[in-house]
Amino acid sequence: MADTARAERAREARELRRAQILAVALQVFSEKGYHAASISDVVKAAGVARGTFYQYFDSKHAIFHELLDQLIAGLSASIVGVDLSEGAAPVRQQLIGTVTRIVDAVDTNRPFVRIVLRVAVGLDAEVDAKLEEFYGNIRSVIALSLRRGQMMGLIRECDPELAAVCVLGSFRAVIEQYLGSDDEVDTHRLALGILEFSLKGLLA
Amino acid sequence: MADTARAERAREARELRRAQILAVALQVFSEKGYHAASISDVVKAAGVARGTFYQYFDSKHAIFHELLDQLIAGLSASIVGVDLSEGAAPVRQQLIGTVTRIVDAVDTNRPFVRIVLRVAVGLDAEVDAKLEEFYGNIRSVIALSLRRGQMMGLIRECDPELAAVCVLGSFRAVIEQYLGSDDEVDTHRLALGILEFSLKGLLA
Amino acid sequence: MADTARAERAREARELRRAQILAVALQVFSEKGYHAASISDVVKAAGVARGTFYQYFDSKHAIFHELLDQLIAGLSASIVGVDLSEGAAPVRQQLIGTVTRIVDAVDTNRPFVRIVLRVAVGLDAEVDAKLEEFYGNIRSVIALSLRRGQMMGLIRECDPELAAVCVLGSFRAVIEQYLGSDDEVDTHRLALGILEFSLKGLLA
Amino acid sequence: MADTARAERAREARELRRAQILAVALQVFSEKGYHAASISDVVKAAGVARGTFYQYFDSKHAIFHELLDQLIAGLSASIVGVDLSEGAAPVRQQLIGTVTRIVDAVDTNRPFVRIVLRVAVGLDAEVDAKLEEFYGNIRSVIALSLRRGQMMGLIRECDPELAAVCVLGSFRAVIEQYLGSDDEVDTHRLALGILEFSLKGLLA
DNA sequence: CATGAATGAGTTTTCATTCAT
DNA sequence: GATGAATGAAAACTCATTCAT
Repeated sequence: MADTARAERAREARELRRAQILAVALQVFSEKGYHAASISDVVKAAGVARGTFYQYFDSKHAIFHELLDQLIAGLSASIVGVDLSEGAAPVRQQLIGTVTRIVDAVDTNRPFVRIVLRVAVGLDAEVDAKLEEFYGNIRSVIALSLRRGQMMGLIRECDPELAAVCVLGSFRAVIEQYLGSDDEVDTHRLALGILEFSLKGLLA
Repeated sequence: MADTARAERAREARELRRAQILAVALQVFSEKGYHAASISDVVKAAGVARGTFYQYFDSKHAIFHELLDQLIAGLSASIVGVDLSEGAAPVRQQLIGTVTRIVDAVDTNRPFVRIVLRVAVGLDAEVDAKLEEFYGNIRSVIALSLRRGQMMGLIRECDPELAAVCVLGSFRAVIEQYLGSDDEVDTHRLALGILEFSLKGLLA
Repeated sequence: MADTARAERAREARELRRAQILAVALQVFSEKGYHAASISDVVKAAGVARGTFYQYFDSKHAIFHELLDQLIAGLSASIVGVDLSEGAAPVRQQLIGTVTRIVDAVDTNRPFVRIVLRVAVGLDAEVDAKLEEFYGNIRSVIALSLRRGQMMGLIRECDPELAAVCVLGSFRAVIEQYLGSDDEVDTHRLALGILEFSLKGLLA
Repeated sequence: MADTARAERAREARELRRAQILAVALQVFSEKGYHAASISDVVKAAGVARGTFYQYFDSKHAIFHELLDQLIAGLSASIVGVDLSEGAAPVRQQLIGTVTRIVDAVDTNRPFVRIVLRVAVGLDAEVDAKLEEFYGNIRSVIALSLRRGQMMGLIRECDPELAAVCVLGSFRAVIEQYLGSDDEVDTHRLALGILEFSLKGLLA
């Protein structure tokens, strides 16, 4: 029984260590980029030996992909389409909620933003594919919502795919512009601004 | 006189060689990305010796920056604000013209797209600064036009800076999505789509 | 008394564990070779922790040498010179017996063959020295027997040292060729063949 | 024209450098063995930079295999079967000639011996395959000669394959024993001794 | 001015060994 | 006595840059 308890403690310690190295690597990658960041940087920052790193991760490549997967999964979770069924909250309110939720999630995860929006761009084919899948999923959700909106007469006539690209593009741009740095921002104002732009356009 | 002529010819030959290496490097960087592209790749593709490369360019870093400057300068030229003076073409027509002009410029210059939108992202602080200046200028032009439009009652009440970010973001996204690959696209349809989205939004 | 008994049992358990690790290491070394075999392989195959391994053996080097010593000792025992005293069995019968005994010993101990004939070759000076001593002893026994045979007129005039090298060489070659793999072989036929070759040569 | 001459000189210089590195590597591998020898050892001994090594050879593995191939090819050339046609030299004289030729070739190429007989043994599957092919070819030549000899009544009844293994084995053993070190030896005496042993055996 | 062989600092990765629990 | 996570020295390999020809 003592053995079980000890093994359990050991397992937990391992997971903690692993999580710690992941967190440190996230910082290092987001600060220096993928290529400029060396495993030396990571282990120095984590205060572990080189070998320890390789006990937990197969390679520099591997830990980066694990980070990327984890980050993408985290964000994917907060992205949901609009609920148009009866009894659901008003559409506009839902949209404000979703946008605010995402902006806040991003706001509290700055290193994340840098990796997905800047560090991981154009790295290699596999990374590109992952990001493209991620963005593709989001575009699909948006396009689907737009198509439904069109059927209900809420959304004007237009190519939903192209519109989805535009919506996601403006969204990403705002996030990159305002949350890419370390400054404080009024996330609520941003969420509202993005939404108004996408819904009402700029004409008076 | 003969000497002057000969010197002149030599200077021209040098400039041609320089331009050729730049052109080759543009291709190589756009295909492989900055890090994966090696000087070996460039000199092999250009058919010159390694040493020759270094007679024309100080470093890999240097030629990339020169390319980036040149690309940014080329695009900056095609971006102009809206002319609101009397006698100018109707605003909507101007906008369609500008957007179409830019989309076409990008369309005929695919390697450019890849470098500015993908290869140069997150490379290092200096590159980031250049891109930020480039995008900043565009945003300023847009924001200024929007502010003028608001004064004339053409543009609705909103934060012009934030709106500029959105406009540029949707624009970039469309370009990246449709012009990032090597496929044929209907550039006119894209130009119209982007414009309608930014001006009228999505609501019916 | 109880303490003595318990200590005894502990000692036996230790020796068993030690022997088991040795046996596993024999397999691992014979399959992968010295360098390709890692301590990880050994402890995994033995089902013990890395630290346990180092409680029984000082180093990878040490366990390999211990194995080598043990293997060499085992084989050395089955090698005895010819008994030429009166009343001894006929020489030819003795030789057949010895050769068959060795070939059988090797046959039932394939991992041994691989280590002594392949894995331990050219590893380092110390290992080389041990093998050289082993082979040297065998050559001495052979040479001595040959010298005695020459005095009795049984063996033709020749350099006994050189002849001993030849005899051992053909012996090793046959073993390596036929027992190095995992195939079944007719050990008796081999023993006879080697013997005939050494004694009668190839001429008609 | 001057360019052609210069290019020619450059090519020759490259080949010389390549040959020099190969020669140095032969020494280093033969002295330290494959694993203990590092590329650092080779480049230090050759007086070139690490990168230079990799301009000429793809990897440590690659240069070793090139050496091995070259060594095996060199020796394979000096091994020919017995010519039994009318008018050919007497068989015994041919054999003495061949054996002496090989022993001399080995004698003047001591580092070669170490690599093929010791360093390359049990390294990895590919190396083993190469050596096995080499020895297999030699055994084939020997066995074929023996079979022909049996048909002519020169060689006694026996399994030619097994006999070939014995012949090659005694040969290798003598070479390893007497030529593996750096000592002077009487190569003629060795050649004769090996031959007598194989042909006449040891019985009086 | 062109050439391309040489350079070597810097990177990722491995694995025998130690030691706190 | 057993455990296995941590260690870090050492290895193979890359590639932007230099410089003698």
